[in-house]
Parts: sequence; structure tokens; C-alpha cells
Amino acid sequence: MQGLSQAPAYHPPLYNRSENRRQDFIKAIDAIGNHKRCKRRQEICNGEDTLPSWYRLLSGAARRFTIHSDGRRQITGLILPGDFFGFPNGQDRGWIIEAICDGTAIVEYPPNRVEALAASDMEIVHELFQVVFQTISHLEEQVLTIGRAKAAEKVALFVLHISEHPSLSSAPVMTLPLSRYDIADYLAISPETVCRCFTDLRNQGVIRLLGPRQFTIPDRESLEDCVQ
Amino acid sequence: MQGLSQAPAYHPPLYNRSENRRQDFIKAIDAIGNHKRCKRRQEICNGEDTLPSWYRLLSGAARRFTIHSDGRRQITGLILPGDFFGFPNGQDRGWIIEAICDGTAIVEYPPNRVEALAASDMEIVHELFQVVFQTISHLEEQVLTIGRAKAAEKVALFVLHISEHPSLSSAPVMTLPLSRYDIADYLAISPETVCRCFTDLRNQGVIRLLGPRQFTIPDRESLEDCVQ
DNA sequence: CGGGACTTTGAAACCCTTCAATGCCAGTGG
DNA sequence: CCACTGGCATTGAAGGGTTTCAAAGTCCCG
Repeated sequence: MQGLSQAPAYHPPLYNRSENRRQDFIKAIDAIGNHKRCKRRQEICNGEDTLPSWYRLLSGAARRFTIHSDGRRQITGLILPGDFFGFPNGQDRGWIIEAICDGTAIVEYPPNRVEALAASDMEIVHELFQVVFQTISHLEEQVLTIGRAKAAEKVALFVLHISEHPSLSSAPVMTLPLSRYDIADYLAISPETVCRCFTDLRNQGVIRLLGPRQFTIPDRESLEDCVQ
Repeated sequence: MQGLSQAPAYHPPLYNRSENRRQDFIKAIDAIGNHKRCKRRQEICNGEDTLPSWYRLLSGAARRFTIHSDGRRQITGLILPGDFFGFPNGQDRGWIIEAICDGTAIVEYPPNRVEALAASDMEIVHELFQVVFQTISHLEEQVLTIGRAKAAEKVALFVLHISEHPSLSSAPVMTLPLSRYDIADYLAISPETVCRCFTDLRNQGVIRLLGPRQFTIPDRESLEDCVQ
């Protein structure tokens, strides 16, 4: 909003107004979208598309990844309910976005319709920029996470960040849509190390594991301390 | 351009037209910009700004970084001549952008003027999106580089990427504006390791070092082979 | 019940970090 | 002019953390 918003919006704490605008935006753009459901591992889009659509994920989860030349998979984005994705970011790198869960629901916004909508209303343009800035935030967060010195810090940061996502933070028990392998490929460490870090966090009492994919955070501060 | 461009632009290989539009865009936006010169280590902008400007770097170099809680510095972006930066990407993370070289020249585009310009011409909006997508590309490239398994691969990829930058690729001898420490903080490895990797690349004949900051790439393919 | 994907744990090998010391160069002040 | 300082670059050696390889356990689903 900041980079391109109207002057009145610059007096910041008008959160309601900002929130309303977001709602209006969602309503407007959903009017031009096509709903889809995807199966586990189903490809949603990839970097080959000459004319990429915009998408929003409604339920389930998706991952954006690239295969390194040595065969390893690098996940460069986790997509959770409410997140936009797919617009022409990072061209020519051979990335793929695919659903992680069965029944993952998405909305696809065809580019020519997004174009027309944006041309008709500057407010839409502002919100589209917000969407893209959000992606930049996520990527920077990932760089800062991967950049940590030790694997334990990376995993702790990952747990902190994912637990703050709007789609998870409300529930009392967090449910990871990701396997240990996915987390490993996101953090650029081995799945065994991820596993060991989770075990350590559990033994330290920083998280409680109800199952491999379900956990609670009894004391958020002690988790933050793990990141030093 | 793809995500928001006019229908005619979708027939891709109109590179000249695209290039011309870029030129027009630069001309238009430079008309609202303020030129500045910065000394080494001088701060250009930071994440505290409630209303961030857009910037473009003309000469010299800059780095975007965040200080980890353990005191280490993580560089999350290298800014070279021609690059845009500074718009509201990655809020609330306490980042700083500062000049690396003495005499670094930049143009600052005040946000309200960018706003007005965008509102007046949809073509400007398209180009601004291109600017932001470019930043996403760079960040993703960094994730893929940091995500490599071995330090030698990270350094080789770094050398490959920076040598492809428009502002460097034309010269016969590449001149790094960065110290080994900067490269280390960009790749999230220790400066000693960076140094050893450069030495190894030199001993393998993959690069020729004329000085710590100057090198040539006798055989690009063998450098690409270092990345596996 | 069996298969397959995922999770967990252990042990050894390897790579990177850390600590330390040296060298180099430019800028500064005596 | 020259010692001196600080920042950067380089190299070595030891220590530690992660990866790799291996094996066993769990759970879901056909």
C-alpha cells in the first residue's frame, strides 16, 4: 500500500479501512476467478508458462520448488490458505508449483482479466502490489531463515514463522501440511537433521508433539530463545 | 510485463518494443527523481521508513542487509548499476540499505510522485511491476544459491550470477565491488571459506584472479560444471 | 495383512567453522 | 620519508555440526 497508495492512506493507523479495502479487492478479483481443486502432487503451474495466471489458495497447501542440477529439490515457497501465488515472479528458472494435500482448493485469475480489472481501478493496482510485496517478504524471510548458522535455529525459526501464519495461528493445535522432507527442502538441510531438531525441541519442552505433524507451543518465548 | 501488459504485448518476441518501453519508462520516472551521491557505508534507506521511496542505482554498488540476533550480518540483496530498490518490500524486518563504494550514485523517486505517475499512465504500472518481479527473481536466485549443498557450489554460482549482471558482463575483466566478507554474508558462509573457494577455483583454472577483486572467466563452461 | 511413504535414531565420514597467524595495501601522522 | 595502523585477504590446524548411510519403527490405505 505504501508504495502506491492514495495520499489519505499514508496516515497509517486506518487499519479498518485497509482491511476493508482488502475485502473489496478479494471480492472484485474473485469475480474474475475460476475455482479448482487439486490432488496431492498435482501441478498447478510452472515457469514455462509464457503468460502466467495469478492464483490464490483457499484451502490445503502448495509448494513452489526447483530441482537443483544435483537432483536435490529446493522449495522456494510455501503456499498456505489466503496466499496469492503464480504471477510472473522469477522467470526462466524451471520452477513448479504443486498441491501438497488432496483437495487443495485454488482460484485462478486469468492474466488478461487481471489486466482489465487493474486498468479499470487504481485501487486494484495497489492491492496487486501488496500481493507481490508479500511474496518478497516471504522470500526474504526464507533467506534469513536459511542464512542462520545452525540447523536448530533454522527449524525453530521455521516453526515460529509457520505458526504465525493467519491460517494456522488461530487453531490451538498447529497442523503441519508438510512432511519432514518438505521442511528439509525448504530449509536446505537434510530431513534427518530436521527430525533431530524437532526431537530436541520436544525434549527441551519448547514444543509439544502430538504427532509428527501436530504440535503446540506451550511457551512462545522459549521458542524464540532458541533462535538466540 | 506479462502479468499486467496490454494484449498486443503478449505476442512475445517484440523485444525492441519492450526495450523501447523500458527506455521510455526510465525517462519518465527519472523526471521525478532526485539524484544523490553516497559515501562508502552511508545509509540510503531502511525498513523503518513509514513511506519508502523507490530508488535506482546508477553507479557504484549497495547492499541490503539485516543483522541476525546473534550479531551476524545477512545480506539479502546486492544492488548494482541499473537495479531498482527500496520500495516497500519486506516490511518490519529492520533492514538497511547502504552504499558499498564511495561516490555511489542513486536516484530517489519520492513515493507520492511515483504514485501520481502510475495513476497517469498504465504503462508505468506495468514497468513498476517489472521492477518488483526483478527483485523477486534476485531473491529466488539467492535462495537457490544459499540452498546449494556445498560452499564451492555457492561461490561458483555467485561468480556466475554476478558476472551475468548487465553492468559487469560487458567488461573483459570483472571487478567485484564486494569484499570477501560481503560475499560471505550474502552466501551465509564464513569469509575464510569464501576465500578458500576462490583459491580453489583459481587453482582449477576456472577463474583467473588478477587481484582479490578482479578476475576473468577463461572458460565459462568449466565454471558451470563446478555447480554440478 | 502387506506395501509404501514417512519418521526416527545411531554411527561414521566429511565439510565448514572457529581460532590463530601472516601478508598485503592504503591512508595517516610523526 | 617511513613507521604505524586498520581493513582486507590468505592459509593452517583443530573442533564441531551436518550429511550420509543404515536400519528400524509407525501409520495409512489398498
